[in-house]
Amino acid sequence: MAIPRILVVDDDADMRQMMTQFLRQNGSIALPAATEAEVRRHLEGGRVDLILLDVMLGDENGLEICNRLRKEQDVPIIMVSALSADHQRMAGYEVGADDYIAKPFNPELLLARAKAVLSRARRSSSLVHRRKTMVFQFNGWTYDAKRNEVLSPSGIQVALSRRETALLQALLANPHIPLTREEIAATFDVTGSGEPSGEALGRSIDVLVGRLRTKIERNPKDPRMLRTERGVGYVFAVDVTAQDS
Amino acid sequence: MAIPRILVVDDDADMRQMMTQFLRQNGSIALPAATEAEVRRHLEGGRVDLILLDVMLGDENGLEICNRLRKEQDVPIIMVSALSADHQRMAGYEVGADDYIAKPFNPELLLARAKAVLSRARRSSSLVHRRKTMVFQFNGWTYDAKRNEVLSPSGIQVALSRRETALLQALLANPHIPLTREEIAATFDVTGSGEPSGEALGRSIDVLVGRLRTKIERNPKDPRMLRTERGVGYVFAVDVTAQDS
DNA sequence: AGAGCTAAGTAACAACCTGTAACGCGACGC
DNA sequence: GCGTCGCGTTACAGGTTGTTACTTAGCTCT
Repeated sequence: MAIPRILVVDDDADMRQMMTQFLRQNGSIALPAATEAEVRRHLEGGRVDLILLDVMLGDENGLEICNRLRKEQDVPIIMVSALSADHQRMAGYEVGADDYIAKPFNPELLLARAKAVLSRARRSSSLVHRRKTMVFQFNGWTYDAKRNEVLSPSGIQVALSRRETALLQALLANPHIPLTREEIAATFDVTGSGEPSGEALGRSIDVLVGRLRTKIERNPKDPRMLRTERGVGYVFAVDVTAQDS
Repeated sequence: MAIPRILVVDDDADMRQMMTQFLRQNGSIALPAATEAEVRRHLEGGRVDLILLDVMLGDENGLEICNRLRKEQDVPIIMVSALSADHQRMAGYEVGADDYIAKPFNPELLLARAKAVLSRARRSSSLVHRRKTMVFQFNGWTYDAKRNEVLSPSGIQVALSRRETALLQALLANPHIPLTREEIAATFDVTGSGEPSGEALGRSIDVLVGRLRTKIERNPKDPRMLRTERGVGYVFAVDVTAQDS
């Protein structure tokens, strides 16, 4: 993870300002937000490594937002609140928060906790977020992660090989985010001895992308979903919705 | 994860007693320990899902222990301490703790934090622990996870296929713990369309085990490391040491 | 706008991996 | 001791995957 991108969610403009400024001074990219809609826009629009979420957000409820986000994505969330009673903290953990900090807080402590959560997240899943939900919809297609099935818009079942499945998963987990060939290869975490590396790695991924395109693109010559980012890698350039079970 | 196994590390017998009792009443397996040596014995001897680690342990230092453990394994650790000042808490996060709780603490809060940490751990790596370190030694053999190489005791290099590598990783991560065929298959997380299931799954793993045995057992007919647990699955019946880089 | 260069698409090929089935052996229970 | 069930082993075939070579497309510089 290069520079952590942190979403600061608070309805109080002063507090937002203070926190974003502090985080930026400490080498993070801080993205301010005040509503759930804004949060979702950031999540769709690009990588987010950590969310600092205030509990009381005007007419919205931070706990409920946390609960909803947790069901959809695996982004680390730290709850921030003026409510420091034990049962309040427990409510935070209950909805799946990774940590809970009481206001007013020591900025250094916030930084330490954020680092702890970030390093834990990195430990588990490299730098790409893995959606934990099971069914993905994109452009009329359906990918059922549990049954490892892809259904075309017309309902035809398409079989994918292991490698193709891994590639599709990496892409679905990071829509609209260009991934380098190295990043894609890093998600193929069950590697074997005959693993390509260096120059050969790129070519093998190129071929893999081509094969996947022939299977899930209507017109492989003019790919709509699996777009190539020249000099960078590949992007999944389509919105993806994910559902449970 | 069926029932969480929690290691309670405190040099004060009363405190240990209280915590283990409380955890057991709440459906955990609580394992008491007072020294680093005892902790390591538990870690070698079986699965441990969470460590509650006191900061002041007589003549040992909980922070240093945490720091050392972190470099070797990926077990979640919650620091427990009477020192609640901010800089003390930060020291806890600094050494890689997942959370920090000040004594005296509300038992319910402890439970809530433990659950949070446990669920996060489960999210990332199913039910088997993945060592994050890179070189494994067992019975004279060496497995270099980074280079995906196995070296025999006599220094001969053995090539493993993807599937064999995945199997070996699952086994190395859980020495002395019998794994069912389903558990082993669950670690093969990059699956494809032609994935075996049900009856066929078992047979394919049997064959895989056999193949791995011919590669890393001196006498495949009388396996010393990759033992079969009749009616259950397979065990890696040899001590494994893991080192960084 | 065109030439040149670099990056990516495509097709073919061969090696390898991997699941399946069949058969035989050994362990456990009665 | 015998039957049965689980496991070991082998062989085989199909699929997958990396590699190479060649072609096509995109960017840059003049």
